[in-house]
Amino acid sequence: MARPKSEDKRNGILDAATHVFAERGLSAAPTSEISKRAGVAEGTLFTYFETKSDLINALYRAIKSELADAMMSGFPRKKSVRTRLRHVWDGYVNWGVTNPKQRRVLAQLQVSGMLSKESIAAGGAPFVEMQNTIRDAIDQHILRVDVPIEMISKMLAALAESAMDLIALKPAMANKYRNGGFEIYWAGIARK
Amino acid sequence: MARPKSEDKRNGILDAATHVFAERGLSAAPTSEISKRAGVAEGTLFTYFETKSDLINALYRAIKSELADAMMSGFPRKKSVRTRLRHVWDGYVNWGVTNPKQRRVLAQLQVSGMLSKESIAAGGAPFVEMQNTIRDAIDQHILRVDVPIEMISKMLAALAESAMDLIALKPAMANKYRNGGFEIYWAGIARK
DNA sequence: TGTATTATTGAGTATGCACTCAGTTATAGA
DNA sequence: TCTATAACTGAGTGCATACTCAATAATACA
Repeated sequence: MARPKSEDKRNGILDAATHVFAERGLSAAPTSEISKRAGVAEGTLFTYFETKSDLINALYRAIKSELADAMMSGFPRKKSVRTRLRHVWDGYVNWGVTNPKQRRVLAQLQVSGMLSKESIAAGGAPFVEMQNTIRDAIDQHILRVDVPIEMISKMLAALAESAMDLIALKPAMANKYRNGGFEIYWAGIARK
Repeated sequence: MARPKSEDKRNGILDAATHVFAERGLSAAPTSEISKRAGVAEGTLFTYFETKSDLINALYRAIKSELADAMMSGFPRKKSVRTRLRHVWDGYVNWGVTNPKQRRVLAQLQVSGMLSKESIAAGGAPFVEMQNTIRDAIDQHILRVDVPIEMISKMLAALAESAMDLIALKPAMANKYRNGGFEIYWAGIARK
């Protein structure tokens, strides 16, 4: 029996934070500017997020969850290992290309040392299908024998990131980079 | 005819900055703590670096130059493309493993948006041999035809970074990760 | 040895920012 | 419609910190 918080406002603050963080960096971004951009008073920001650190952790989870949606929606669970990895690859690269600010902020968050253990754990949770795919790849003897299994998902992320960097530089070459990048990845890990 | 600045002191400040930045992040690291750690007064820091931003840019160049030394010293200019790339790979990975703080700070610097264009250009300069090697690889038709050339060096860096991450997690597996990582890279880019 | 010059010091200053709070407004439920 | 509750506002507060400066110490050179 009182005034409720608004999900829209919360999202608006997270969205404003994304923009301001992307432009100015995490610690150089004042809460006053975030609230102004979100169209709310500075005090309001603190009814949705107790501290700036809380805001940062919430933003990390929100972006990670968006990214997981982009990578995992329509995941072809029944198709070949290669097809499944390609799906994840495309989802990741396309998300990064269409959401450069979120990608930038995510990169900052990951090296910031400001994330709680819980946030990091929560951020990784949605990617279980990926792990299953890798397990299948091993079971089916698809991978080269000298490839350490821990490298499979790390390498995909690393190569996808550099594909995104290049696409950001030359958008016209997007297809070439996206395809070429995956081919390098696949040739790198697959047998024969 | 006056008191000279001390190269040692300058290096000491850069070294202290590396440690404090690695522990607390770039903007959350007060100059007072950096100077204290370097064993000088806070004012002294500002005779060596006019602003904190200058310090940050100088540190970036110093770390990049160290890294270039590690990667390029003993570079086997006359050997095969594969051997040369392997040299660079090992230099990079070993530097990252033995200098985790510098690596961490470098990662922060690169996404911070606080670097001047000049610093970024200066940081990339020492890696020309790498570019020559890639040109040779193309001339000798060593690379797979569908590999965009801009990807060659980016991918090496990306894969090396993830190898370092994994080694940091399981140091006992260092050889496996370093070798396996390079094999993935080479299989990814090389013909046949 | 004397002196001009500049490094060095650390207390002080001005600024910026995370967070607060008293007053106000909107809303759910009676 | 009335009321209790909680969201909303923005000026204000206290603290952290980048940078300054007057006093002092060290050094190159004459």
